[in-house]
Amino acid sequence: MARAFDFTEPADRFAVSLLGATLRLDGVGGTIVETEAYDAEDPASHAFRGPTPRNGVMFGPVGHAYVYRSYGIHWCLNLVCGPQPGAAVLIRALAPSDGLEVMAKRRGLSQPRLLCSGPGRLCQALGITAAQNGLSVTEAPFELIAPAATPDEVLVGPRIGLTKGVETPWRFGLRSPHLSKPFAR
DNA sequence: CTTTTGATGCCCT
DNA sequence: GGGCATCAAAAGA
Repeated sequence: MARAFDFTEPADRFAVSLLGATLRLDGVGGTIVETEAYDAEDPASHAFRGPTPRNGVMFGPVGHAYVYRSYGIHWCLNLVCGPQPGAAVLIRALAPSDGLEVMAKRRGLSQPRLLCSGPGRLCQALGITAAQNGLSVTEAPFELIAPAATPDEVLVGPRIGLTKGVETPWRFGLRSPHLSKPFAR
């Protein structure tokens, strides 16, 4: 029996603890293979400038989902965490395992490798929209299951697609074909 | 293989 | 009005 997550851990450590965990929405999902950490001190974070209507969930209870729209067309899923308000972990990629057909249909693609390898992709595959914003990730329709064992290899690197705080190496991943982008090492 | 580009919505200044 | 934690197709070399 996997022990519960400690959502009050700092974002970077929480991001690592999520690797290998299973995430599902309505029974559709897979294993988390890539995450990125953000906190209120981080110029790249939505929380950096304080609470707003858009990012309010990040300052709310820990263990809830913060969903926002990116580039007008994609959704991104974050899990609120940290000892202080304003921290969250962006889920960047899953290794899809449950509900493959549903995901393929929703994505309109057949390449399994592309089903969930990216923040916008996995949200489309799982059907995550603003309707899930603020929901607890540990209650239905979400399922969050801790990894059976600690991953033996954790990859670390700079975060992707940011214009600020690029030098902070807060991207974490497992060695997997489902990463949104390979790690340098 | 690499680079380019369009689609699109919302928050912040 | 600018800028953005994106994606995937298309075009060039």
